[in-house]
Amino acid sequence: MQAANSSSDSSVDTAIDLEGFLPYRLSVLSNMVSSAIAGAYSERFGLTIPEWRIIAVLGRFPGLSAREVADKTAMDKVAVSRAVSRLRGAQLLHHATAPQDRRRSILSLSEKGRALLGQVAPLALDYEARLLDGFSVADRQRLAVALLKLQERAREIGPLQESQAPSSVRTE
Amino acid sequence: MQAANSSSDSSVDTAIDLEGFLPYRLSVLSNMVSSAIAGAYSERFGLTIPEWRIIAVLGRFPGLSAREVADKTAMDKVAVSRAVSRLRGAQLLHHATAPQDRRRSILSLSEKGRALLGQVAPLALDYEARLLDGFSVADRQRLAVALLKLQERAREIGPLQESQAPSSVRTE
DNA sequence: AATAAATAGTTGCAATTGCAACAATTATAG
DNA sequence: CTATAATTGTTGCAATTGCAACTATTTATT
Repeated sequence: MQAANSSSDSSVDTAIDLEGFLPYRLSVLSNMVSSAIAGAYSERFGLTIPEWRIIAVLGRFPGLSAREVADKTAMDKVAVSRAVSRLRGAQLLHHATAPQDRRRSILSLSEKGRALLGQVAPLALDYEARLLDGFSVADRQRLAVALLKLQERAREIGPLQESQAPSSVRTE
Repeated sequence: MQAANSSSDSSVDTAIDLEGFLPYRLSVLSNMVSSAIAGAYSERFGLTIPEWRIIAVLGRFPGLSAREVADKTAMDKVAVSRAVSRLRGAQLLHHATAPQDRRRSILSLSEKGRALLGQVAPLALDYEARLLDGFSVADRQRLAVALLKLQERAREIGPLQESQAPSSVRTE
């Protein structure tokens, strides 16, 4: 059919086994886990995952600023801002302005927020435990190490270096 | 990191170590990897991740219907429908109606689509290789097994309803 | 001190996504 | 055969998100 087929013979020399492709595996698994958890949280407590994350991190590190929360939770600062605003509206956390730097906020759980955390945390930990059911202690350790290592590698590699794009694409 | 100054909190013995919480680790890692890849694809080829996935799976399994693509890629059928529409617009894939069941579509890469796959696939595989750099063969094997096992567990646990589901949960 | 640069957080707007309703077609029941 | 149910794919609408511009405050430069 095709004349002068420059690089490849038929269709499948470049085929990717999507099922075995690590980024794909991670994405599928993460989406399954996240949506399972998100469903339970929203159904039972009216919480989104960003909201839940903020509650969790403030339960452990009270007094963080929005920026620090964003750093610790790996969330966008806009997402933090909006989730904090909702949580304040629901009176789940307190918000103050740092006296020595009035740009910064000081966030901490309210009594109500701590009570909610007390309900949500066991659920979360139970889900994790069920996920890991069947994993030995050594397996869990290896998994944790591997995930951290991958994260470190991903951080190093970063935005996937841009060479000069061959501009073979539609601009726009 | 630094030691938590947890001594003063009165009622939070339920604090979660977000950093060690598996669903959180998975989400952070998956987001890092996905956005790195998405950035490169969109920059170089004008592809979104859903579009790239469809191309990848059709490269390997030509002739699938939209439904089958959705199943294989773990994407929502709406996302598939829209991505297919864009890809058709860019003439990257062919679309036909199945003769024996005119509801079904028959999707396959166009010549242009195969050429694009030929460019994208090495990039994707290279990124994966760099991610896994430093992992022994045995480590990779263990990681793959662990991720599949987790996915299987997540599928079994499902939408996280009550902890113990009464014997018959199926609503079919 | 005055101006410029940097940082924290918010808001507007556009693009993406998810859910549900829908039309078209095929399968099943009576 | 007809009516009903189920399945495939698309579309409309609302909610979410991401990016950039913006305000307010602090730090750095001259």
